[in-house]
Amino acid sequence: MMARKAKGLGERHKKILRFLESHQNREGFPPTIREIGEATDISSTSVVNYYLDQLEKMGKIERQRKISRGISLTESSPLGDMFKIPVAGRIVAGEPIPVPASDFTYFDAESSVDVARSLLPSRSDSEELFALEVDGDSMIDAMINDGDIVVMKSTGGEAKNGEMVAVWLPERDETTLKYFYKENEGYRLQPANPTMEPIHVDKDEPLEIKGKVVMVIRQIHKTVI
Amino acid sequence: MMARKAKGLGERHKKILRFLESHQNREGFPPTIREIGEATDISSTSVVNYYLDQLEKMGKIERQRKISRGISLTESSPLGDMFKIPVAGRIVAGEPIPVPASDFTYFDAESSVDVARSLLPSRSDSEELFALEVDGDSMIDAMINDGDIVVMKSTGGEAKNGEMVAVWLPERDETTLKYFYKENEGYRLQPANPTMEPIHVDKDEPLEIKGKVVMVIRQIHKTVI
DNA sequence: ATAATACTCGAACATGCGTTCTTCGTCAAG
DNA sequence: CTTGACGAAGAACGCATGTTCGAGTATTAT
Repeated sequence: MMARKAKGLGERHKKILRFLESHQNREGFPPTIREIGEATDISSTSVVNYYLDQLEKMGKIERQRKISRGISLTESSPLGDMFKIPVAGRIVAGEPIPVPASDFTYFDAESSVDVARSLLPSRSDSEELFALEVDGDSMIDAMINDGDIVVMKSTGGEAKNGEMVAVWLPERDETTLKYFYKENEGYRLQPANPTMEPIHVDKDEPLEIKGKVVMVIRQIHKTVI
Repeated sequence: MMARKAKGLGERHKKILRFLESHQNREGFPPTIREIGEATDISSTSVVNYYLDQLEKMGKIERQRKISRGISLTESSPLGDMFKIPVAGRIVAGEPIPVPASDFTYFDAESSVDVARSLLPSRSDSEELFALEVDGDSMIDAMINDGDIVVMKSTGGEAKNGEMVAVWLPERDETTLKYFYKENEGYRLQPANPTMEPIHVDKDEPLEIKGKVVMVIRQIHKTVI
């Protein structure tokens, strides 16, 4: 007989993991079994305990028995005040932007970057954050280099004036990072570098806003020039 | 009558803070009052409680009363695998570079940035790291913007070829961030932006290398253009 | 159908852990 | 000397929280 759900993580497992993470971020310490139950609509502490045991066997969490709140996330652990932000892919001038399938915060073996919560906008939720590695020099007008890591927050296709956004222009086959302004006849996409000219996009031209840029990280190694 | 110890943090306060941090790092959750007492050679829970109350009043920690292990470090906490890097000041094109007086304990009220250890060079020691906030557009040739945060590692005035360094040129009253190359007749300081020309510095001209740039962080807010 | 397994519940139990109270010693000011 | 603030201890108290158990309901295999 096979397990009914051969899959590793059921809905409740995920829900619990999500809650563990958010509670740790919000409060600075892990929740109790009862708090987990309340947050995940499980009415019995023994059921929560049941799932925690499974998660521990799967290696997702570590438990210190007999200890209050003795639960800690392992690998995918945004310990303390850190976000582990998945790097969804590379961003290239001539190609569409890779965006992570929503709600894949967990168990993706892909690479990620750790960013302190204190550096991100206060209301950030790890669900909506992802990162892209810049490929090529084409973003140089946004003061962004080859190899830089751009941290983005998905906004559901919306953007407010003055925000730096990642835009995909299907008709031009162009990806770009610009400050966004809505104007009478369409949109103005303004480069960060003041000496460069803005792009004007007509009202009718399709324009996909893939996210709002919240941070750029550049790690500097040696270079050969 | 003055308080016997007008200073904010006594030895026990520091010891407790240190333990809070290490326990969080080691176990993934905060310790109990009794555990704190044991680790800091305080034999009574009420005494620990006494100090925790003080630390809370000082804003060093947050407590959730009545909650087991409801203690979390606030700002001054390199929680998890994070470095808390002091921001030594601002870096301006026409002024010398502020370098932190060596030996900070981390309980000083100055501003700092949190950076994940995973993003920094592996052999980094928190002692030799500091950060500067860029003032003005003068570093634009290094792809560095006004407001960016530059994380530096002090190298004792040395630099290897190909490293990006912060340099102070006393004779020109100039601070700049460039890739460093030693050449026959002196030094070549190469801008990160390939379209810009390098600076050549003669062997005899004084040149102070204040540190090696290991990372640049740009937080993006809205901008008015 | 029967048995076996996975999942769920609620409640009792035991203890972990924060709180509070009393007591005591030290030091500086009046 | 007395007073009062500060630092320290230890014990008792009681709620918070992990554990365990008995029982019930699906779902699947035999």
